[in-house]
Amino acid sequence: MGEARLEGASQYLSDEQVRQGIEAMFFAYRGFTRDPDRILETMAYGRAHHRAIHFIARSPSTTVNNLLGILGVTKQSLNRVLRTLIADGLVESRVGESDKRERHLRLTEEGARLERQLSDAQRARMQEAYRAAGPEAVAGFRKVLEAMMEPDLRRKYVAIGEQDP
Amino acid sequence: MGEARLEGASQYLSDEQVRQGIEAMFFAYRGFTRDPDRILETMAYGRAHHRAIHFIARSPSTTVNNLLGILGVTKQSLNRVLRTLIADGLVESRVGESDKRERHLRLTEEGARLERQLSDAQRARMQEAYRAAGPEAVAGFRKVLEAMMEPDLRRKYVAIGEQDP
DNA sequence: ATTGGAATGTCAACAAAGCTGACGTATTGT
DNA sequence: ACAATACGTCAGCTTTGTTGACATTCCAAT
Repeated sequence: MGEARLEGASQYLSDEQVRQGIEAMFFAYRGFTRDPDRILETMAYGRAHHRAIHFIARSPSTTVNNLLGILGVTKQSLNRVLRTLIADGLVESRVGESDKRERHLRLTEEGARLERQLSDAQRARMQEAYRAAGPEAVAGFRKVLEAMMEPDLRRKYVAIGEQDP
Repeated sequence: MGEARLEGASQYLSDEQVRQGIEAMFFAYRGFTRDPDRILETMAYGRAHHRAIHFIARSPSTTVNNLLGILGVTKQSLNRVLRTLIADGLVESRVGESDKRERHLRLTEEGARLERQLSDAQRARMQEAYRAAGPEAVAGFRKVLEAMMEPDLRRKYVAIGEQDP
């Protein structure tokens, strides 16, 4: 002990605690992506395809530009993914009605089938972790994660959660 | 048991709740890596270097094989990273004493300096999130993350946390 | 009506970081 | 003596990210 710069830090802010949190994030993220990754690697898809599929499912009729803001990649990178998904008939791209420059994206039936398969796998692990940790832990989990986001992404996160229910 | 998932599914296990948890993980992980990423991109290093540096700092004198198990990558992939770190004088590799096949890794002073810079940045965000969410939330956060890990990684995670204090 | 800028798409080239497979060397354990 | 282990390395491939340049289409403002 005796770390001068941590003087005001109560116990839960100790260096060691924070370090363990960092490592927990690292290890947990691996578990988090593992099940969908395993499904995807049997096809010609990767995690980038999963992310696109997830957020198209979540916000049907979203535009490419909106998706770019959520995923935080370049349009070239997203376009490569979308191109294969469209070519394979999993995603449909429609020209916007009010603004015809925009492309509105939605899953086809086949795309929705894959989305369900992926999210079922990911949800199962999430639910098991939630069950094991208990409801209060889950509330805390969400609270810390939300505080960890960049402000602009936090806004998007909240907006997505509020839209369709 | 008789409590099928419909029965046992109290509010916090609802589909929507779980989906929001998935998205929270995705957005939060971006925040989690952002600060170190920004530091690293000014040098010729990436996230893979950061991970190696982190766990070498955390478990000084760890072997290559041990590091492989923690990071979950191939030795070729890790070797590429270690080679540059050793060449740049950030990491030191010593032949093992009892078993001379092993290489024991530790940070040089310069490596430790970079490690501190990176972890200070990452810790600052973590601490801020912890402070904003409160101690009970932090406990729940850790609990859920731990439950989300693969069992073998959870064992390693626990072992790392127990070693040096 | 023309023009400037925004949204989208595409081509090309490149980098980081993962992977497999094969091979070599030193060391250790049986 | 021989098999297994730990490590390093070469070669080649994949995914997913990056810039930069350029065309198209369309909206909106002059």
